[in-house]
Amino acid sequence: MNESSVTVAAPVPRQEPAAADGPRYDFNSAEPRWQRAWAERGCFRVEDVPTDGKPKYYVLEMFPYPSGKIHMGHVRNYTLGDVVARYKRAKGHSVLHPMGWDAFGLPAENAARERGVHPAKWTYENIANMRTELKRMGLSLDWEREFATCQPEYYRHQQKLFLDFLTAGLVERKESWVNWDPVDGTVLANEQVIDGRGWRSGALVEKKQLSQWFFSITKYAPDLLSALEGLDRWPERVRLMQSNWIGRSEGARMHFDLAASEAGIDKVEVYTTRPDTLYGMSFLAIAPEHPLAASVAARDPKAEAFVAECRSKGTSEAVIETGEKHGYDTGLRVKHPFIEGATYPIWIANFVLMEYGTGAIFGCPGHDQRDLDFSRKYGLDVVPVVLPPDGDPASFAIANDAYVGPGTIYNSDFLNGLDVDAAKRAAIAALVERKMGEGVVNWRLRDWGVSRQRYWGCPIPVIHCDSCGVVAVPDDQLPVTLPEDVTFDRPGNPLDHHPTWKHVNCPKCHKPARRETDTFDTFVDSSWYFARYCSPGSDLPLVRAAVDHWMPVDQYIGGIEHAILHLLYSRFFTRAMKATGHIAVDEPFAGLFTQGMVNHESYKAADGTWLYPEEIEKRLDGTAVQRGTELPVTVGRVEAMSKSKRNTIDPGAIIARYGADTARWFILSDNPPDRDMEWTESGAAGAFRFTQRVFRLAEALDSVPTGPQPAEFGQAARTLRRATHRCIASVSEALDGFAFNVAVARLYELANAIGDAERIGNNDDGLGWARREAVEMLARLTSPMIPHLAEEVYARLHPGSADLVADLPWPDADPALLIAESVTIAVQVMGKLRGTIEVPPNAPADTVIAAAEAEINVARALEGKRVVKRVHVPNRIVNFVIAG
RNA sequence: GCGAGAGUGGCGGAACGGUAGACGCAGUCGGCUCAAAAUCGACCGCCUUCGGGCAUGGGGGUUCGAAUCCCCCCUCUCGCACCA
Repeated sequence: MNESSVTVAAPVPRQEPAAADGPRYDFNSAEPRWQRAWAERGCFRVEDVPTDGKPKYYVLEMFPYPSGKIHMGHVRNYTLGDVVARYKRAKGHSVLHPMGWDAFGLPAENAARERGVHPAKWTYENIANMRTELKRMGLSLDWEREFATCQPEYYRHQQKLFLDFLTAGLVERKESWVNWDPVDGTVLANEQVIDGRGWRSGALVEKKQLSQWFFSITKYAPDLLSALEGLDRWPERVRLMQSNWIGRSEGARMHFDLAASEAGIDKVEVYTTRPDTLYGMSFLAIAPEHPLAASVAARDPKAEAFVAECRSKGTSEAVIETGEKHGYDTGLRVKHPFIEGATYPIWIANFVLMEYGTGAIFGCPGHDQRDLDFSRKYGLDVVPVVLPPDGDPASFAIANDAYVGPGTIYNSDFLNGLDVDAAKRAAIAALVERKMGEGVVNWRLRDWGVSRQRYWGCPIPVIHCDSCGVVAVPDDQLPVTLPEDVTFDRPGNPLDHHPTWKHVNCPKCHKPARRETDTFDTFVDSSWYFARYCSPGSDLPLVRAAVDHWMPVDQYIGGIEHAILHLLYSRFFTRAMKATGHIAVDEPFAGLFTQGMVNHESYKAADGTWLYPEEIEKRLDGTAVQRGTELPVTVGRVEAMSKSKRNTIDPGAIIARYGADTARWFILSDNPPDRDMEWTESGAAGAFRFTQRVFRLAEALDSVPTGPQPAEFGQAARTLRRATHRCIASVSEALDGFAFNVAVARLYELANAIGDAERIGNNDDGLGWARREAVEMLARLTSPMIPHLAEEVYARLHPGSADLVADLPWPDADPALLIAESVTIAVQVMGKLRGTIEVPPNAPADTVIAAAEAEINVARALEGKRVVKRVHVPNRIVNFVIAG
C-alpha cells in the first residue's frame, strides 16, 4: 500500500531561507521540543478498552509500504488524518490513531535479488528510516500500537484467522487458470502482464491451471453489494466502482443438447441475460479454455492450434484493443431448446471468457454487437427478433449495429408480441418447464486467489500429506515462520528450493509430508490490520472488548487506487471474521476519504534528460534554465511525482528547510484534499511566511499587558472579537466538512484582522485583551494543522503554564459575537445590483425597503418606473421588480 | 463502448438559490533601506463615452433573482471494458 511513487534524495542542496533581522520562530528547535512534550505527556495514547467514558473516534490512514523513504503522498495522507485526529480529540473524543507497516511484498525480494540484501534486513532498515521521517511530521499517533505485517507476532494471527476461515468453509483449494511466467517461475497478477509478457522477465505469459487457495468472497457477493448503500460516508464513485466490480446481473442459466455427443459430453451450459432472443440464435460459442474445446482439440489438430494461439495471444493488447474476433468451427452442433429439429454450429471463439458465466454463450447477432461482428466475419445468419417501437416488421433489418434497445418480440413463436422483459420471463418459464434451465443471478466477482509463489509473505499454514490430504497446521505449532537462510540465486520460490523447510511430518498420521510453500497475497495482510490495531499486543488475533469498542474505523483516509481491491477484501475479511466470532461488525470503514495525488512540474534539459527541481532556476518570464550552466530547460507538464521524471520533492528536505508545520500548512491550503494538488516552491514559501507571521503576531503581544477581560470594548476591539469568534465558527464548520483549504483561508482572514488591529495600536479600549484572545484562538484553531507552532504561540501567551494545546478542548464561539453590528444589504433592481445599504441586523422590512429606495443609484434606476414587487430577504437582499 | 465526476481571473480555488471571484500564489505600484532580502501599505476579471455594460464551457428553461435547479450540446479527467 502507499507505494505508488518513490522519492529519491535531492542531489543539489537548496539554499536556506535568508536569515532576516529580528527574532524568528525557530522551528528547528521548537518542533522536536513539542514532539518530545507530547510523547512524554502521552497525549495520544489510548487504552485497548478505555474507561474514560468519552465517545470513541477511530482515525486511520492507509499504512505505508516501507519502500525506504516517505514521499509527498505520505505527507498529504498523514497530514489529512492528523488534522482529523487532533480536531476530534479536541472536540472531546477519545481518538485511536495508530501507525504500522505493510511490510511484506515483492520489492524486498527484488532488493534481495539485485543487491543481495536479505528481505528482512532491507525491510526493517526501511521501516526504521521511515519511522524517523514520520516522527518529524509531528503526527498525533499512538506509536505504542505500531507493528509490521512481516513480524511473526502479527502474521501468526493471520494464519490462525485463515485456519478459522478454513474450518468455517470460507476458504477452499481449487484449480484455476492463472498467468504463468515460465522464466520467473511464478504466477502473475493480471496487472503484471504487459502486452502478453511478464513485467519483469519479458517472457511470454502462459495460461496454466494451478491448484490455489481461494477465499470464498463470492459467498458474500450479495451482501457486499447491498451493504454499499449503507456506506453513506464513502465517496459515491468508490461505491460505484465496487458495485461494478461485484457486477450483479440477472438472466438464465440453461443448457443446449448436442446433436451428437462428443467424448461423453452431451450438453453445453450457457449463461445469458437475453433469453428473450433465443429465436434469434445462429451459433453457440465456447471459450478456448472450455472443456469441450479441449476434447475437440484432442482429436482435431487445427482446433488444437487455434486454442493454443488464443492462449498465447489472449491477453495481448493488440487483440483486446482492436476487438478482433477469431473463431474456429468445431463441426459440432447443438439443438435449439424450443424449435424442433433446428441445430446450430458450435464455435470456439476468443471473445468468450471462461471466467465469466459458464464459459459458453449462445450467439444472437441481431441483438448483440459482438455476436454480430462475429457473424459478419464468418457468414453466419442474422435474424432480428426484437422490433423497435417504431419499426416495421416487414422491412426492419440489422445492418452494422445490433439492436439492443427495447421493443416487441417477433419471429419468435410463443414469445411474439411480448415486450423484452415479459419475453425474458416467458422464455425462462418455458426453459424451467422443459427442465432445460432456470432464472439465475450471476456475479462478475470471482473468488479471491491468495496463493503466491513468493518468499517474502505470510506462509500459508497447511501441510500436504499423501495419505491425509491437506492438513491444517495445529494451533500450538503456529506461527509457521519463514526460514531465514534462503537464497535468491535462481528463479522461482525460495521456500520451494529450501533444503529442509518444507519437509515435515503430517500432524495427523506423522508420516513424511510437505509444507505448503506458497505465501499469502499481501492484500491479505492489509485486510485486517485495522482491527489488530485495537489490541496489537494480544495473544489472540483480536480482543472482542477492544474491537467491539473501537471498530469500525470512523474515518479511513487513503488513495483512490485502493478503491476496489483493498477495500473490498477488507470488507470481506471483516465479514469472515464476524462469521468466525472474532468481531461483531460487518463493515470495517464507516467513513472513507480518498485524497488526490501530489503533482509537480517536470523539467527537461536540451539533451532530453530529466532534471530535478533543485537543478533548475526559474526566470521572471516563466522560462527556466539549468542552475550553474544557465542552459535552457523545457518546463514540462504538471504530473504525478515519479522517480523516472525526476519531478520529486523530498519531504525530508522540505522539513529541514521550512519545518514540518510549513509542509503541513501548504499541503492543506493549496486545494480541496480530494483533488490532485501541485507542489510549488512559491506555495511552500508562502506557507512558511504565514508561520513566521503568526509567530510575529504573538511576539508583538510581549509588550501588551495581560489582565482580566474588560467590561467594555471599543469599536476596534469589538470588530476584532467578532472576527475571532466568526473564525471559530467557520473553521469548525470547515473542518467538519473536510474543507481544509477553506479552514486555512478563514485563518488567514483572522491573521489579517489581527494585523489590522495591531496597527491601530491603542490598547485603552480593551483592544490589547482582544488581541490576546485573537492570537490565542489563532493558535488553537490552527493546532490541528500546524501543531508545533500552535504550542509555541500558546506557551508564549501563557508563560509558566504547563498546558499543551494538544490537551485543550476545542474553543466555542460566543453566539453574541456572531451577530454583526450592522449588515450590508444588496439592493437589486430587476435582479441587477444597483447599490448596497447598511442597516441594523434584522431590521424591519419597511425600514430596509425605505432605505433601499433612498440609495442614490437605486433611486436613479427607479426614477419614473412603476415598482410592481418588492422582494426583501432579511439581512440579505432587496429586489425591486418594475413594470414594463 | 458503458459508467462517474468536473469546467469560475494569469494560477490554485471561495461562494445556505441572494453583492461572483473569499483566501492564497503570481504580478504592478509605493513606504522602509545606500541597496537587496525580509517586512508593511495600495492595486490586481474584461470593456467603457465613467452613466454603465459584459462576465462562472456553449445554448435554452424555471425564478423577483441561477456558478448553484432542469433540459440539450461541447470539452476534459477518472474508472470499467469482448461480462454474454
